[in-house]
Amino acid sequence: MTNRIAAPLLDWYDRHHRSLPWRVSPPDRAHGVVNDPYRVWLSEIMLQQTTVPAVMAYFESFVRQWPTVAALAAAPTEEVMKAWAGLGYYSRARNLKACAEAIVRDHGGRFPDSEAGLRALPGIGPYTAAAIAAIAFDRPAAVVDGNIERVFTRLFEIATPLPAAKPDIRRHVADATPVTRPGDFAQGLMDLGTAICTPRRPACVLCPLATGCAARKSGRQEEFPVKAPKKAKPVRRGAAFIAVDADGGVLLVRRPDKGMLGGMSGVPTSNWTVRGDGETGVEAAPFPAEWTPAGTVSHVFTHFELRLDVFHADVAHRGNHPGWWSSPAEIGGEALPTLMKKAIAAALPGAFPPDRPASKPSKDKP
DNA sequence: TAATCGTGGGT
DNA sequence: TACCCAAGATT
Repeated sequence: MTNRIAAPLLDWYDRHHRSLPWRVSPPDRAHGVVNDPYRVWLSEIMLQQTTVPAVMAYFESFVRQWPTVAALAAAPTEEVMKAWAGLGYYSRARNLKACAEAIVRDHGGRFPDSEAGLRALPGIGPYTAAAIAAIAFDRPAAVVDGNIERVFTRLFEIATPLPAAKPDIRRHVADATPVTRPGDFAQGLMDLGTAICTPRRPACVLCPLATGCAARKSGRQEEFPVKAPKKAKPVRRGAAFIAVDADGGVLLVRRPDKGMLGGMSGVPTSNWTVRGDGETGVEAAPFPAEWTPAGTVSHVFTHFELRLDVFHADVAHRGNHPGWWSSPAEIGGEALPTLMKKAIAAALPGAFPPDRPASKPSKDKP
């Protein structure tokens, strides 16, 4: 029997679920449509700390290029990094490729159907293992993401700050998870967290769980979840070097797998240090040239803010440097993180033409 | 446990 | 503007 959380939640989900490219909606499943573990896995990796609108185009692009896990496993890593460029948290892309290879190599091309089996794969942690087990394999796993943490800390007025409250939250979620439709239960909670039980100004009057919600009862719903205080972001500085050859090609290098923007492409840069005491300048250039200042690019990462001084130089002859020269026709398809595109655009406006859908509404003021 | 690891959108 | 936030994993 389903409890007093799952029953109203599933009823709400049947009526208000979102339609998403990686999701088999309740009516479709009633007609026998089955979840593809590959699509569930791919979407879950992309959705880690990333919004649904940001994921949409990337998901479509990936499944078009690589329709199966075997196809992804066989793909050149460089192509995967190019396809991931701009989505952020690039270790996800490296682990995605490693996971696909492991599934082909160690699991006969089939995803493990248990939480423990999934958890052992690269890039799959507690949340993702539970989500895939529940959504793709109908296992009653306790799925706990940021949405569900918010919903449950409110339902039970869990006042312990995150992340210390996680074990307590997980117990409550495990208790509430139904044996039937565990995947819809998890997805329903996430839809609820997105549409109703929002971080600010939750729409409690529309919530199917309102009558059983402790925080709603006391009017303190916006006080949950309690979170540990955040640390201040230090400012780091560095220099970036845009070398342009006679054909307009830009010198790019591949960044090491470890560290910021690992495994991605970029222009040569200095180290990014907390203090730019006049040392992080032209002396870090990849080779001697007439390096001309081309402005400063500011970029905010998760735990620091970066100010990159951009230098530009036109070179008559390609020297023997590490890296490669990317032509104007090629550079749009390179595995360049947003920061690197900003730096290049500072020296070469127009290097990345914005594709402008004619129907896109303008945010410009009249 | 705490730090590391991107980006874009909302308020 | 300056935060806050998003279907977290790894070390």
